[in-house]
Amino acid sequence: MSARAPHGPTLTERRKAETEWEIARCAADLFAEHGAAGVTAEDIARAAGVSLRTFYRYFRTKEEAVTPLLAGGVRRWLKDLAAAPGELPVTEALERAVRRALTPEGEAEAEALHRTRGLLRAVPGDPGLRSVWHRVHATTEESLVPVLTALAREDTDPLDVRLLAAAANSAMRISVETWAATDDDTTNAPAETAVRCLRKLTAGLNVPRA
Amino acid sequence: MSARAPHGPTLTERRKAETEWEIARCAADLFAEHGAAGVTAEDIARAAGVSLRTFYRYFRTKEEAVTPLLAGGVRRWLKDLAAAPGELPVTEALERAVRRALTPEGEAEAEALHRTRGLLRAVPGDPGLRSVWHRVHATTEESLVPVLTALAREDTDPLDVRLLAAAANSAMRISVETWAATDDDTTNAPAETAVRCLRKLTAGLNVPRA
DNA sequence: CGCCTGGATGGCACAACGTGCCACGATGGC
DNA sequence: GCCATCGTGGCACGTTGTGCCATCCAGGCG
Repeated sequence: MSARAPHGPTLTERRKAETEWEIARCAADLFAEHGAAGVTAEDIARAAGVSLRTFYRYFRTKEEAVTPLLAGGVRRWLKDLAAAPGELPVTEALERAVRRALTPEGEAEAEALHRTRGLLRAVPGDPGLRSVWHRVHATTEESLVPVLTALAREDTDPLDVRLLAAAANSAMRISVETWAATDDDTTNAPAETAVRCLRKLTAGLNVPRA
Repeated sequence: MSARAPHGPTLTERRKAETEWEIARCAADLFAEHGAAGVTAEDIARAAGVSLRTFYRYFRTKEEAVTPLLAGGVRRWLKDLAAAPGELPVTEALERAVRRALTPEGEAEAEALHRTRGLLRAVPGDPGLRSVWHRVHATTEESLVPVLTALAREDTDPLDVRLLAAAANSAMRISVETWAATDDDTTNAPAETAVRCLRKLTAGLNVPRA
């Protein structure tokens, strides 16, 4: 389990990450095609080349199998936000992080974004998928709170921080949803829309500099 | 199925509503005590005096059994909002509706509110309950959109309406959550907090009069 | 009053979900 | 090469949720 500096993660760890990603990929494709209700956990497991038992070791429910897809951008978002320079106003830091999180860099991320879009289009009609989608956003909002608290001035009202987290989360969610609903394949990632939504929702909040 | 004016709903219909409420009541109590994972659907059915099969005719999942509790206030909220006089600014109508929805009138509602609070205290630690809680809010936000659209001026940007719905929903959710988390039993319903949150989140939105 | 239709309920069987348990095999340190 | 560790697969089991059919009761009609 030792993390050796030169080689990075262990072979086993790399395999685990690989397997997790493979399951998520298969699940997303199957869900997008047949809906979550039309796919059994065993279908996903078979498609990913693992046993049913192993599938449930990676994910607690079959719907949860797609969270790596949905939460991929979120991870980057939080990481960027946490690394924001302290002298930046919180809202400014949020805007930049949002912009970066929604702009795919590299081939893998662009493909992930494309796959996620296909999945999102199946969400509105599928109760199971809606549940995951909302759960991802709920956990995102919770993760946002400590990060924003660290970024804000110490005497900021905790309630204001929660509201800010909710505002940022809603801006992200709504802009991504509208983006996924459009048929226009040439549309850029919904970064600009998200920033506009964010500004409108945070206009009344006073969360001063770090 | 005929709805006779004098007697109101049919005997059968009244019984159905009664049964549904009874199941919800039992489910809420059991969940609050043992957590959703520690209660089987059969437990709820037995406590409510119905068969397992009947239980699943009323609710699609065992967690969903508590939605009548959680969505009770929401129904009033939407009804009040839809009945708002047209000359009122949308934000003002929202504030009044929020205030009224969070102020219990009558014994039954006060008791429902109390029971809901007990349930909400079990939510943070229980994945299943969190899922219902978020689902209720998601559907609330969706129901909010057409109502707000009707209230707003016709040329209002649909995106602004969605943001307003999200803002109102978040204000409601966060204030209720903080209220449920406090130990102070003398605290009034979180109406004032909700109105303050609402004002802060909607300050940047321009959704003009009806 | 007796018949009869519709709808709510209960019982049963069944596919799928999700978990505990144990055995096997590969990784990685000694 | 030995061994502890951990990921994996297989099996059994309780629970979830649904389809199907029999039963019972409310309420309309002759």
